[in-house]
Amino acid sequence: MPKPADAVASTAASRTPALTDDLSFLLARANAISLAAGNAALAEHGLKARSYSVLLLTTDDARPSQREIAEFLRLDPSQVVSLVDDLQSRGLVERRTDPADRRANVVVATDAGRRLAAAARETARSAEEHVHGQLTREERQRLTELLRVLAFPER
Amino acid sequence: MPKPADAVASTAASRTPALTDDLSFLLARANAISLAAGNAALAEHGLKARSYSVLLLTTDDARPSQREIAEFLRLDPSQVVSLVDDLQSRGLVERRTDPADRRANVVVATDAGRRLAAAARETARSAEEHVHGQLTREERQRLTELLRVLAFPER
DNA sequence: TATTGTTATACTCTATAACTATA
DNA sequence: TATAGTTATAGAGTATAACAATA
Repeated sequence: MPKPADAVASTAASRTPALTDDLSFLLARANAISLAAGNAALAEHGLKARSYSVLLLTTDDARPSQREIAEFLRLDPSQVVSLVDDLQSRGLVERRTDPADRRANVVVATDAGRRLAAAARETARSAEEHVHGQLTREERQRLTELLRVLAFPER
Repeated sequence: MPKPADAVASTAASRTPALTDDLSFLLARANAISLAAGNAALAEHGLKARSYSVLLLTTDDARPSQREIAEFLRLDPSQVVSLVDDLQSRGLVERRTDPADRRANVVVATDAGRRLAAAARETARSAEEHVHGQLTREERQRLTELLRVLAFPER
């Protein structure tokens, strides 16, 4: 007859590596929590994590094309089409054909887009503060550095 | 007239914190890469990250119910239904009504399920090795600890 | 020929509500 | 009344292929 205490001990100690030790699983679960919190917070601006990211990129001096946005966010170019469609219909961004390559659309934020991006960034920041608040500033910094290696691997 | 060199310098240095410094964004991008690699690797066993995670949990001594699986994987209970349906139809897991609470289904792996889980775990391990290979063993260990805090926050 | 953006389509995933059986 | 599992459904996200304009 199995003893409950032993069963618990074996699950806690002598087991083969479980999901709670699995980097990929922890990445998935942490991301799910972070994404849900971000989407909930950004909703007040009519944004989600995706559209927020696109909007933020369009406020950048780098002036990315749709293709560059797709690569950076790991989205299919066709998904960027509808994200930019939405932001453009709300007057937040504009498409400008790149004079240097007239196939490409450079996407730039309008003044209204920049204002919304700034407000949304504050919202996102305080939502992150809440989600990541269990970590010290140093731990967050370290985590950011480690994740950057995984997110942007050297070729 | 803007000088290109200055523009590049400003994007690299004096800019407001961009997405590459954003923990939530890095989490999302790293997870997307890890998930894509995991799904590709597990395909040879007819599994994806989701079904693999469910199968692995059913090999655990803890004998989780569908509701517990849903909570642990942050899935809706209805999603667990179809994941378990699939695994069960392939003879990899069984549903047993919990004698202590006859509403609940305890999901347990069959022998075939255990064998597949073991093989899939090896596949997953080597896929992870490839994805996370840019980090040293110590860095991976540190990253795992930090992510665990975000993935399982104290209440 | 190859690439950028676009459209269309199918598929998966996610979220929600309602139902049943048990508690 | 509340909970576990199930079913159904609608919406969001993902993946693919084909096309026009441009390189």
